[in-house]
Amino acid sequence: MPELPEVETTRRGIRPHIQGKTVSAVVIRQPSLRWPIPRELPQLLKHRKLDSIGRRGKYLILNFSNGCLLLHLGMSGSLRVLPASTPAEKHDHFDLVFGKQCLRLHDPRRFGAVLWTESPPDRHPLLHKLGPEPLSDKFTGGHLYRHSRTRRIAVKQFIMDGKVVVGVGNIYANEALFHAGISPGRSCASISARRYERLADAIKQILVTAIECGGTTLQDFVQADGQPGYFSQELQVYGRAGEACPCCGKPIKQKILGQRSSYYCARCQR
DNA sequence: ACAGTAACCTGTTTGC
DNA sequence: TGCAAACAGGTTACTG
Repeated sequence: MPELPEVETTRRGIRPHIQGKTVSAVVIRQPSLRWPIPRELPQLLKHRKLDSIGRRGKYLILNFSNGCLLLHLGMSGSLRVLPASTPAEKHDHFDLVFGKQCLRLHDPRRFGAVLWTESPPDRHPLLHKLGPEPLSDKFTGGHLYRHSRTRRIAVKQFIMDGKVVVGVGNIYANEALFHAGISPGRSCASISARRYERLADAIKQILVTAIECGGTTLQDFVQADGQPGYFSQELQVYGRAGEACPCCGKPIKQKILGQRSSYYCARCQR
């Protein structure tokens, strides 16, 4: 479910309700996610104040005085702020309770993660090798161009590689390539610096717009208040195999690249 | 260092 | 209608 816009939407949705609040309890119902939820979290977090909530790529970083809680939503995770008395439903694996409210993690496929680190989060092994934030000044067409010269993979797989740039998942990779007029299967090393400028701009614009729309809701993504995201309506090619290209009318094609569905217009994208 | 694949898990959709 | 296969927003670990 969640790519960078959905994670950022979640961060903005939960922050006003829980930042500055003190943890009164931690509930672990199902510890077996992508990695086990640390059993000692309740002792570590009880009576600790949540100082701030950051984000790195698709990780949410909850900062406490004694360490950081790292949350990843995987493929199907969502976070909501609810009255602490709300009965837990199936797949509600983890709660951070703040008095009468709680932050609840729901994740049917359990590819998400709840991790604890006492070092600066950027030094955590999972965050350490990540590429630049796509909405930062460090992410440019030049960055994509330089890092692609020695690689032999398709450009779509290249921009979905977290070591190249974080936060671009399957939906937004397809959309950005359509906007930039680049065919997803083209070798990343064969693309000019000028076209990478256009691609970097497209990625930034797509992500910013998606965040403004509250993310993309395909099946069940909800914002922290339970509202769906509206970017689904803006999708030009993702999930639209066989439909007319919004630009030229030719049917949108679908093919698999690196085990993921890719959607593109063979006329508009070269 | 890089590329390709399997793996983690459940729910929904598709096809026979 | 029923059942099995295919597929789904992510990412790591392993193999060659």
